[in-house]
Amino acid sequence: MGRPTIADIAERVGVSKGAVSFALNGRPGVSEATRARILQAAKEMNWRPHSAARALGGSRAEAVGLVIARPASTLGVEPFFAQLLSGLQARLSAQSVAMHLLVVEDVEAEIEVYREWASAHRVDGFIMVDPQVRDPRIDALQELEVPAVVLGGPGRHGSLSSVWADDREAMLSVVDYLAALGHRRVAHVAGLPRFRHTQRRMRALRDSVRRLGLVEAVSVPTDFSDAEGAAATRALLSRGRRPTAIVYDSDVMALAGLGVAGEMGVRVPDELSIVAFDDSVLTRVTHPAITSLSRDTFALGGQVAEVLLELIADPGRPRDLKTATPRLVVRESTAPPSRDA
Amino acid sequence: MGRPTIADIAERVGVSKGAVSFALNGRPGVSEATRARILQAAKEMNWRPHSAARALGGSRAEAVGLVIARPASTLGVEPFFAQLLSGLQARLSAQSVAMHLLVVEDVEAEIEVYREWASAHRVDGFIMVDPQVRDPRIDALQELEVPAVVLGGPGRHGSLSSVWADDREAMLSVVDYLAALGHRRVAHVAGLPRFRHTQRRMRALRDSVRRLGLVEAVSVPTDFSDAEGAAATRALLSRGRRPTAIVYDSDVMALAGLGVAGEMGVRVPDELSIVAFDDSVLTRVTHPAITSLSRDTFALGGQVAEVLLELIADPGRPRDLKTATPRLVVRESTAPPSRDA
DNA sequence: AGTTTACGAACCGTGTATCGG
DNA sequence: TCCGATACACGGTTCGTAAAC
Repeated sequence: MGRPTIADIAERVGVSKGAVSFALNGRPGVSEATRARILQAAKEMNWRPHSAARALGGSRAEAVGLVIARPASTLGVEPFFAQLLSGLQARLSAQSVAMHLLVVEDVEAEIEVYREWASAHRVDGFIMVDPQVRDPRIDALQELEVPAVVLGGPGRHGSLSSVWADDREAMLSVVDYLAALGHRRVAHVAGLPRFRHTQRRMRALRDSVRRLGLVEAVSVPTDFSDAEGAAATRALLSRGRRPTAIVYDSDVMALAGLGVAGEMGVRVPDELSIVAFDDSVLTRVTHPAITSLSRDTFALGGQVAEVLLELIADPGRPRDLKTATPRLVVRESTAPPSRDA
Repeated sequence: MGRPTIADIAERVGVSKGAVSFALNGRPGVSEATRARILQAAKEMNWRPHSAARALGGSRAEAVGLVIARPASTLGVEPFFAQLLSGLQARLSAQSVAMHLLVVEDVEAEIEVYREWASAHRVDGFIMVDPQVRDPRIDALQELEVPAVVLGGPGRHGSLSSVWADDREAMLSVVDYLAALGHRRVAHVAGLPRFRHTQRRMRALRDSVRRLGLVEAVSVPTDFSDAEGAAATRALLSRGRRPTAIVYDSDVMALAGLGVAGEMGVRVPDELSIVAFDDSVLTRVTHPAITSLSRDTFALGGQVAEVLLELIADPGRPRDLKTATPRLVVRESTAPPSRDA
């Protein structure tokens, strides 16, 4: 005989399937004596629930879905994702909730996966990352009426829940710091312009120009790769009048930029200050170590998981959790601009 | 009405459920005309298969399971895991096979999850990592008669399949290189002794002593954390007669060791050579850059996925795939020992 | 008479074997 | 011989109902 079913237990104990189901789920409807006999038999027979059968009946799948529309190869490079995954796992596994993970080509494929997993009740909810301008995933998830948490904000995610950090505030703190050091020509090697958080950072920089009396404040969009980060840096440093400080939208790009500065004989921080959004071990082990906006990504993952689990347990009003604004950790890559720059 | 089922399609087209099932699965038993009408209706009604219902019938779950018995917090720190996950995803998502991921406390909990997922047919197969000495998971997976690939070898995994690299050969290449440089006192900051690959590396070092005429070759076990890596380094460098070279079982520990050497005023590579097992961006950005055993972990993940998918499609004899032996990439952290050392 | 206890059957959505036209 | 209908399996939950206390 294969794996035992509740029918097998029912037969052995001499009761009906229904009684076994009630007993195993701790629900009223059976006497304590019968319940004990059923539980005993289930234990002896090594019975385990069949989640597919349960899902068919409409109960919890005990899993959440994370679908990512990025090249799989970048996942291993960006410390951010690994940290986020760890944090999610730490919280989810505490309740034995698994994670259904899939990497897809683009946002349309991502939506299709949402539809499939939701209609098959494969997961109880979704985590959506990298919210974009006019993101079609928002509407899709709302239509599906499935619990979902968007990582990013504020706002613009309809009735979905969200967990977010204040990117604008973070960028302002960087620019304020650089201006206070005396920098007037600040460049920004940004990420993908279709991402909302990229837009927010670009706007924050632009908005600072007048307030801080900056002479120049240009944002160069990239695809987040170290290659484009290096290329953008090379272009910026080849200009007639160089920026005296560059802000990078990721630690990986900042690292690439630091390498380019070295190649071109531009001394950091004497001739060029470098700041990275997103902190990780990468920024700490370089020479000079890179001044970074630091946040606890592991904790962020935990918060996202927490909100999603709450939402699944009680799908009332949507949640909106603002997490701590990344704070600037000053290391060795920033200094006042040199006199002749 | 909620999501459409094959019964709804059957009603609309005016055929039986069975006919719809055959048509949607491209199986003989319906005329081409009927099939076309059914497919058309399914498309119009936006029908999607219900994986739970299928799983109940015993067909594919279109997912594989990865259960990891490590603290969740280490996943984000070890570049190895992120790279491996990326590689797995790259291969799996090409066939729209999802991954069921869960982090657990210990190996016993891991086995329990295997039992649950297998009996509920939640996944079609498993990937098992970190094989240990007398690993109870091997027996458990064999009993379950479910496709499974062990990452690590050679041998000792019964009827399960495996994908592995030659750890012994790799360690020998490191020791040979150090000996050729003139080192005679070599230390090894190892990982968890219960891991088979740790054991293999320790043995390989021990076996080299006579052959290469080493004066000293000690392995210090750790838990793979940067803290214990640092502590082990501190202990080794505090001895009367220091080792002139240290081999670390991970890049994270090598980094920690490099930091300790700096603190203690031990110059690398003049007074101490450092080599890391496992290469990543970490080893390239330090000063000095760390000589490492490099392998393509992303590709490794792809190979593991490939073998598992094959095994699921055709569960015949177990596979055993030896991957390329990690090759030594010499950077700036190794040099001949100084005269007075 | 009211409450506790348990039975039997229907149901969830899909796949497949049997059988009839 | 082909096409399609009917019926049941898969494992667990739920509901109406009836019997026992």
